[in-house]
Amino acid sequence: MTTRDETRPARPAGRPRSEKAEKAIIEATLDLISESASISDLSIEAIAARAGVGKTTIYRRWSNKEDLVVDALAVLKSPLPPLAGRSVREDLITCMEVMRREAGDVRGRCVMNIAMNENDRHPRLVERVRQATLQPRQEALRAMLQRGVETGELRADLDVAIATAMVVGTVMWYVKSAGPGEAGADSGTLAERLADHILAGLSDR
Amino acid sequence: MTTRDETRPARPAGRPRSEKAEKAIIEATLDLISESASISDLSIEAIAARAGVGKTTIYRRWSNKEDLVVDALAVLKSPLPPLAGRSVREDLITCMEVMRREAGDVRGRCVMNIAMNENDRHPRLVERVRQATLQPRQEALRAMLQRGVETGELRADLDVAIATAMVVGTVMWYVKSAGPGEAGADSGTLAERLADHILAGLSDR
DNA sequence: GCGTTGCGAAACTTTGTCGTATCGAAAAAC
DNA sequence: GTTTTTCGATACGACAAAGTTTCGCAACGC
Repeated sequence: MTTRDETRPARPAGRPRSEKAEKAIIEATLDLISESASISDLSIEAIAARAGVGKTTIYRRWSNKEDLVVDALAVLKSPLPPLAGRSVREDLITCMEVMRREAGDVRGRCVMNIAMNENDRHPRLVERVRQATLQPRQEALRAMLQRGVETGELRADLDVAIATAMVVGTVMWYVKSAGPGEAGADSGTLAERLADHILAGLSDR
Repeated sequence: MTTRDETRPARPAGRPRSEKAEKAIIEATLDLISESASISDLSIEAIAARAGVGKTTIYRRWSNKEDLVVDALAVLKSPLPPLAGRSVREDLITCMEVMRREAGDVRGRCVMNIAMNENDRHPRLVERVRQATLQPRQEALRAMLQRGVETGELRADLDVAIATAMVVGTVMWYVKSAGPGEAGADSGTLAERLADHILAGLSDR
């Protein structure tokens, strides 16, 4: 037993790994993912260059590209916003505002792109992203709509799956087609206007 | 002047190019595009192998990958269905049924994927796809909704851009999240149910 | 100071793709 | 039959990226 206390981390000998390098690698990875069309288009050398880091430093931490991407995307998990629960309309606007903001963000978009396009080539990666990020949100939205049906705010014969698709699909498509820039111009009221169109429908009744 | 009449096509001497090889190349390209996450992941050698064709035969016809992809995607242009124009609801169901079918098809999906993801890397290609395929449909839908506003079938204060996003986004997201298989099970009435939710909205009024 | 480990840079091998060239065989016109 | 062009197959050089290794230096515990 040495003089050193048995503090559990049992710090290994030698120079410790640079926390700064690790952050830089993750950041560079996220940057380059959002600039790439696919994981294959992402190169470790480009990540190393962007991060100002040697390739050795990357391979010492992650054994391959997919592991690195998984860890990088994990840091994007922004927490779900608390839903006030006062009314479906209010909660819906809250949700849609979050979606609008994330869909307009380069990094938020790349999560969706990966989830939608890389299923064949990187099923494990996509599954982890789906479970960590997409599924909780989808479930929260589903529960919110279900609650609305029970309180009578929403139609009793509502198809929740269709309603979910209406909410998510409308935001995604609007932001995509209008472009993040234009969507940002009137962004303050966009979620509200989208929500009202979805709630009220298109018909003149 | 020879005995041969001066029939204009002026058929060049030598063995004519195989029409069958050309078809096989296009088919193989479409197959592989829908299996790839990006154009970069598409390799000429894989296309040649899949088509049972030498690389020479490809390069003799197209000088690079992008030209080949443009020509391949061009054959996917299915004509817009005629809209009866009797009612907005009927025309909307017609449109959504086409979208549902195309979104459930592997090849139909890849047009959307390219249009959404390859903008940075292949702007000319994306622009051509957009103009040839996406824009006419978007415009037809927009005109249909506008007509509905004028006839009074739709709300006078309708935001046509939002309505368009609702229609397209809902179909895309529903098919994507339900999976083409499940969406195919109840496909007969899906477009109708989606259309009615969109027209009527979610609220209980 | 010494041993150990991480650091960035660079060289290296391997693999995959591009685009070109070459080959013998096949298909057409004449 | 001769000529011309295309066919599929294959080999080639150039290049980019993956992943490994080496190197000299830096940072830590002892």
